[in-house]
Amino acid sequence: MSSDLATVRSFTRAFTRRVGVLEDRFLDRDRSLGASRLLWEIGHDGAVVGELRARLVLDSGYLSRLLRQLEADGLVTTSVDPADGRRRRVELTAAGVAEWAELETRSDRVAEQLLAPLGSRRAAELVELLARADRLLRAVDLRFETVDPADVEAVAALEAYFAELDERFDGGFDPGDTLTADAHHYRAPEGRFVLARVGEEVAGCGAVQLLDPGVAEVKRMWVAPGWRGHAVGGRLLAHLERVAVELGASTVRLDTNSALTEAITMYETRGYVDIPAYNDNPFARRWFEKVMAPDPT
Amino acid sequence: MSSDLATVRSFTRAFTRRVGVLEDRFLDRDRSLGASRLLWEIGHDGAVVGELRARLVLDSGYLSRLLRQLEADGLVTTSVDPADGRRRRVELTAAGVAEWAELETRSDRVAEQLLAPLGSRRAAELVELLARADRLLRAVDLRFETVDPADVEAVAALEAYFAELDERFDGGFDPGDTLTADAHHYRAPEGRFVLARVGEEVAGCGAVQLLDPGVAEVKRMWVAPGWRGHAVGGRLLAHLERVAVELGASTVRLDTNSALTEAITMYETRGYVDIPAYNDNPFARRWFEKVMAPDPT
DNA sequence: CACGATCTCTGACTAAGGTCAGCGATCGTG
DNA sequence: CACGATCGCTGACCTTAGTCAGAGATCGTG
Repeated sequence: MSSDLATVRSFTRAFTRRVGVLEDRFLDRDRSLGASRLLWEIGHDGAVVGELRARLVLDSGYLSRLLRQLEADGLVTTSVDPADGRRRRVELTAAGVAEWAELETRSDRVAEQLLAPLGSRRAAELVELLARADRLLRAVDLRFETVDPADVEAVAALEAYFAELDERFDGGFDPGDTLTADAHHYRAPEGRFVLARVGEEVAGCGAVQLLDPGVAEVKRMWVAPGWRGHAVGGRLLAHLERVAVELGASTVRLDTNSALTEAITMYETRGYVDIPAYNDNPFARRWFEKVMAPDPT
Repeated sequence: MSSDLATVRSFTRAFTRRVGVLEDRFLDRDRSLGASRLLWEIGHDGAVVGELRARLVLDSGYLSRLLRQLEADGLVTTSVDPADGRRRRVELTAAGVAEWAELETRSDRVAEQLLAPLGSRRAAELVELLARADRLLRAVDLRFETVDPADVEAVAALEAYFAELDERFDGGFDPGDTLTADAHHYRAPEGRFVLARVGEEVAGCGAVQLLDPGVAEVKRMWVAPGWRGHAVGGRLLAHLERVAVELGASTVRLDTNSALTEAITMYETRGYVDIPAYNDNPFARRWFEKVMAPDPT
């Protein structure tokens, strides 16, 4: 345990020192680091001042001064937000876009220089390690968002889910027109559709549908391949159960195909028990049920 | 390739942001961060001001002011270096030692808090990833140090080497009194003993011995188990070849047991060719030779 | 259209981090 | 023992990052 801490500390020191030196060398423009960060955050699409303040957690006066500085350097222009005269929009000028691109390539070069002294084989290994560590760290910030099942990202997630079922089921899986036909079940008031997100990325999805008063069904639960092994499934299921309870359910059911062995294991460890078929889903082989603890509220 | 850079950048952002927040929360004492870092660097053994300046890359005036601050807080005492009246030594007071320990536990807590939200299984995985990444990053700073073969660390390395041979050779390996008896071969003027270091850690060792004018032998080459797979062996061999050339050799020989397959592969890829036995080492099965390119100097 | 809330900006101020020139004591060497 | 080099210290100065209190314009609501 204490050697674990030593490992983390050793890595932190080695890594931040190296990255720190590189960043000082490469990101050092004529302006302050704060101004550069702000410029980067404004980005190609521009932004509203208040939004920037929230994202960067800056004092309103300080932010204003940084903007004046960027404006004086001809990198941004500000204008009153047409939708609300109190707000102001900031946009990059042509010079600002060029500077943004410069910061971008410099950030890339920092990463490049970190890998450079390792040689290609060891660099590739480090990248793999960091990719995995990155997911472990970022998965902590998993959050759930209720969206309409016809939402672009929801549809994309469902299509990925169906494609995977088709690949894994004996005899394949044909969704037919369920994608659009079932959508209304996953809308308020009788249901919900949830996206699991890490940052902007979609890490999974799932739906809840009220079958009878007090009985809800969890459906369409899927974790994106890259996010498996990061406890996303368990947290997603727990969230869907909370949604079910909010919809008034005290019992949650779900069905599954026997090909989805990891899913079955998860259901069992999370308190689901086998029950007889409660529907005639031709792809289902197992049916599960869990009685929820009464809502503490 | 560009996705490699994106991976590194994503990890850097996720990691430094998280560690940064934790460090702000935990390392924030009543004094400035710079003063805390200085206190930590002084350590239990104290230090000379000039050395601290070099280690922390601080301006002499700035460092002096930080020391005055620590002194005013009763954490350090300064005194003239008895060896050189221009220099000054800094030592921690009892209160300074206590504060140092406090910083140490706080650093541990930062590492702890980084792992905490992951849960034990994923935390263990992250630690393993970081341990490997740490070695990859730190191995870049591999350096070589010529030491006396009777040096404590040299002897420790040789004992580890012999123990490993004993384990790997059919019928074992008995060093007898070679450890002390052969030592003089690895001392100037006829030889050298080299330690490979990463930070303070010993990552390997090796020796060079002049057999005849123009012919040197590489012996006792060993890479510490934890540092295998980090290109230490190749760089160590290259260094020993440079040492051989410095000793006036144009041909480098070495012998090896057939049990050391990785070593044999390395010798072959680095230009060593099989030759007939040039000695009667009872443990040797293969003898190699490499003709060095003439020294460019 | 009055009024409180919201949004951005300006001015005044602070702490941390850091640079630079020069001073005085000490050291090593001729 | 004179002289230049070295070492640490002080004073003066600077930038960055950030806080806080209002001012002025605009918005939403009654």
